[in-house]
Amino acid sequence: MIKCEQCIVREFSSLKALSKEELLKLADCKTSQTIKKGEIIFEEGDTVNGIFCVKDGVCKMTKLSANGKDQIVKLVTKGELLGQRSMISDEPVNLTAIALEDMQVCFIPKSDVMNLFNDNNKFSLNVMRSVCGDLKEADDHMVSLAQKNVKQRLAETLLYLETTFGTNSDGTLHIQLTREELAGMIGTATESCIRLLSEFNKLGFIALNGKKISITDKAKLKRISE
Amino acid sequence: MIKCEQCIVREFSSLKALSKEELLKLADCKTSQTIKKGEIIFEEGDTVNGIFCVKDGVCKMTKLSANGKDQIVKLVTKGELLGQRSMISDEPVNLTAIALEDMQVCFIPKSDVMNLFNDNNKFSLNVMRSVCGDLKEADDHMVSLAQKNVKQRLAETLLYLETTFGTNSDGTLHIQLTREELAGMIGTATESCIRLLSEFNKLGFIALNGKKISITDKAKLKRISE
DNA sequence: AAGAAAACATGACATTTGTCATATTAAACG
DNA sequence: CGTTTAATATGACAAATGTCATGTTTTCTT
Repeated sequence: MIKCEQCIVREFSSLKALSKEELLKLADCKTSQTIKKGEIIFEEGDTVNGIFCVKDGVCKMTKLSANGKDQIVKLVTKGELLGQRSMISDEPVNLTAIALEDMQVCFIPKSDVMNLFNDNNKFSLNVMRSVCGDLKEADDHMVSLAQKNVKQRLAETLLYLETTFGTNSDGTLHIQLTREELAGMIGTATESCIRLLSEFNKLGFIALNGKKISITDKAKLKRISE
Repeated sequence: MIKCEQCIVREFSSLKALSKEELLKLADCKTSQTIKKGEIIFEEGDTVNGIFCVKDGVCKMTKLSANGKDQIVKLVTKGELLGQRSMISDEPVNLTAIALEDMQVCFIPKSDVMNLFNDNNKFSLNVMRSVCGDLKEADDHMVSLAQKNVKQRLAETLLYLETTFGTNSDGTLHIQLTREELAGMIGTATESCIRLLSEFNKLGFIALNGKKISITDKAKLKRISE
């Protein structure tokens, strides 16, 4: 079991504020686990009692809507903490987390995180900042959902996926979503999403190769998204 | 100038964690101001350098979208703090705050709030909780915008306005929004909003009397909203 | 490798929603 | 108190989007 001290991703999360001693203590109380693609980390309504530190991989945070469709609220990738909101609010989680690829995560029990809150102001400020960042993103996403049409949102989302998760050596988006998941991100019907992807493909903005998508005209996509 | 100690609304915000001494100190550094209906408290992009404590009145938090329409992200009422996210993230505000009715607010400079963060763990936990609450609401709102149609969102919003801001003695909604603002909340065109209000009116779910709206069949509205 | 299941794709059509035009009504203001 | 302006309302139509049906391709399983 790797020590937290030596874990690289900690540098990218609120945990970077921890001292050597705090990291050593943390290493003792954390538990590591591997999560396979498609597996559920936690489900809406679960009581989690701690946070997950994502060491590797990406997961989707979804919420089931009244009409039975899963809305993807957010994607979480390595270096981020999972379940902060629920732990701080002392409530069950309001979102379901499902791995989009194989993941490595560490679980840190609530009591240990809360102790850090009390002892280390910089850490608690970091967590605050992280939640505030999520809130800002949520606001932006909200406006986009409310004011942009589906075509604009799809263009925006494709650009987001490229800049956030990067591309493979062949230029295709590194993160692989099904059309249904992509539709769940932009808030539309799967068929509409597929149709617009075909349209973008015909127009030369993107290239489709089976499930793989590559962006071939970023400028045009950006213009559409605005 | 009223002392913070005697201010009732403090009981409803994160400030309730403050001790008598802290409140006395706060009273010295805060400044009170009256804001008239329609006035701007701060605008997207402003550097605010502190938070506002809303003593009375309601304001809308809006964001200008690319198509020129104002999306109402949130309504803020007495007892809530304004500008927390921006202060914590150390960024310009991402939303514009405009008074929907005459307001009484107190401004607390950033440095004083940050001192409280360091000295009073309960206070900082309260602020964290408050931001987390905002985040949860934003998530819910997002799903609603993405998955519900305009009719459902209108029904939902009318119910929200009644439960959150209450009714006058004649049963009309206490908070008065223009049709344009209501449209800006649910993310639709003003005309669509007006049309659906007329429809709800004809169906007997609500009653329209000029600008005043009253809900006459809460159960049916609720059924529509789901 | 064969069969089953899931994902992708597309057509046809209905429904929802936005836009533009134009009244009508209510509010603001000198 | 009349006049101007903003807000509300409604019709007509176009555009966007959802739904259902159906076929094809890919992926998974054995």
